[in-house]
Amino acid sequence: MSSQEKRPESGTSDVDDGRWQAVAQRLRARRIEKGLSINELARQAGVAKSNLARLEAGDGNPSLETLWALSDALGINVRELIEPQAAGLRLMPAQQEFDAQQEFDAQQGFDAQQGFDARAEAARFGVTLLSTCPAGAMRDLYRAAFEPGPARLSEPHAEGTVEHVILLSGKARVGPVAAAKTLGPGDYVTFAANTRHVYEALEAGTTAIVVMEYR
Amino acid sequence: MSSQEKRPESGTSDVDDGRWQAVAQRLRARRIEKGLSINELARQAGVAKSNLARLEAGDGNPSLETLWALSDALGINVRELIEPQAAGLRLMPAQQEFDAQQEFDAQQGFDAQQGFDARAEAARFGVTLLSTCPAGAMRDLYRAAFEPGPARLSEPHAEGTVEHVILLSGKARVGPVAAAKTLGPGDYVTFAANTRHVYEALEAGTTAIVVMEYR
DNA sequence: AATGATTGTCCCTTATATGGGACAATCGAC
DNA sequence: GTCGATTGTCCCATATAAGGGACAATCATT
Repeated sequence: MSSQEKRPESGTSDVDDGRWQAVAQRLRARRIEKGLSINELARQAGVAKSNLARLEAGDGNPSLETLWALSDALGINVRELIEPQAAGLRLMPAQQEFDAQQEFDAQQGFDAQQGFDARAEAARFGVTLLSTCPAGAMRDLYRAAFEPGPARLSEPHAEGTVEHVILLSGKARVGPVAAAKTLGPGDYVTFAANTRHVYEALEAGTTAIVVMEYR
Repeated sequence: MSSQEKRPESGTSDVDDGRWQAVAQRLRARRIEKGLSINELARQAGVAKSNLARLEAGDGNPSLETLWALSDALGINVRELIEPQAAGLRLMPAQQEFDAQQEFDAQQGFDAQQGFDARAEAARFGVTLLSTCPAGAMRDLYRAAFEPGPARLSEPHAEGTVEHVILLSGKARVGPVAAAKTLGPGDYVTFAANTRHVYEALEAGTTAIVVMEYR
């Protein structure tokens, strides 16, 4: 940092701090989820309580070492702290027409580039990061083939279950009943499966890859 | 950090530093990939070159702010710097041997029947379980698009890294250099990524879903 | 070669993140 | 109610990460 604007710090929680503020929030959230007090987490992580308190207050700029110590103690992955994770419904079209995508990203607190920026340098070889695996999550891979007919309704799964769908061929409506998306070949959607959701083939020979994620 | 062992620092690069050392290496690797000099990257990131040099030397403990600045300047995600998975993500790698699949399955703890047909109730709705997630594993989802040309070779990833590839369109040779497989749309391969592997498009418009699994 | 620009490393100084309490507030147990 | 333990916040001293050059080495260019 040059010298003008450097600290994500206290008082004037300004500009780019949004990022850090979010981290601070997640940090506190995770600690509370685990049912730990500041003192306790600090002790387990081998970090000064004062330090932890300050960080959670959104005032600070932790060292990588501190981040590691904390995330280790929390039993989570560092990236869960410093980067927003997938939640809710997310649709990524096969082609780069991510119109509604951005809007959705914003509302979900996604970093707009998160899903896209991973493409490799070689022009010939484009890679897009669809979704990172939350720490502690299990992800099973399925291939599904379904045909047109009555939509297939799924009852809500356990909290924490997330489904990812990449359509291989055909066309289908997939997603929460209230907000299903229409997919074409190559399209990707992901949604929390804790509400009733639907799988409906709109064409014969519809196939898809489904990643079932649960904790 | 309590008081005994705190700094990933200089001299006695001890214990847990493996983690940090790896970060330092990745940091340098990425910078060089981008064709940037220390001075230049430092300038773009708004970080003191001395600081950057020190960090790359493996001596230091960067603040989150510094990490953000650097990763932003590099056009990558922080996660790519601080976590091994990044290594996988980076070049979109992974290919692997398929023939040795069964052997591999065994050694990976896969159940041979795992690929069995777990078709859903409705006849219309066939579901095949491709792979269950090993306990403690992380799985990230990528979509890759690549075009014909020189094959893309990936260096071996960390032990425990496994790649799963489902071809969406086109045709490609994917797998360990010695035993790459030719895939058509819908085909699925998985292989341990701890050996050199290749990704080679055999048709224009080849796309695939890649699941990067690491521990 | 000699010059000029760039490279990466190392030094010193300053800003600041961390550690170690002190503190008031809260909560239970008795 | 009082007392003890625990909560989260705040303050200060110190360790140290980051900034700002100086330096020799390397690489071009003439």
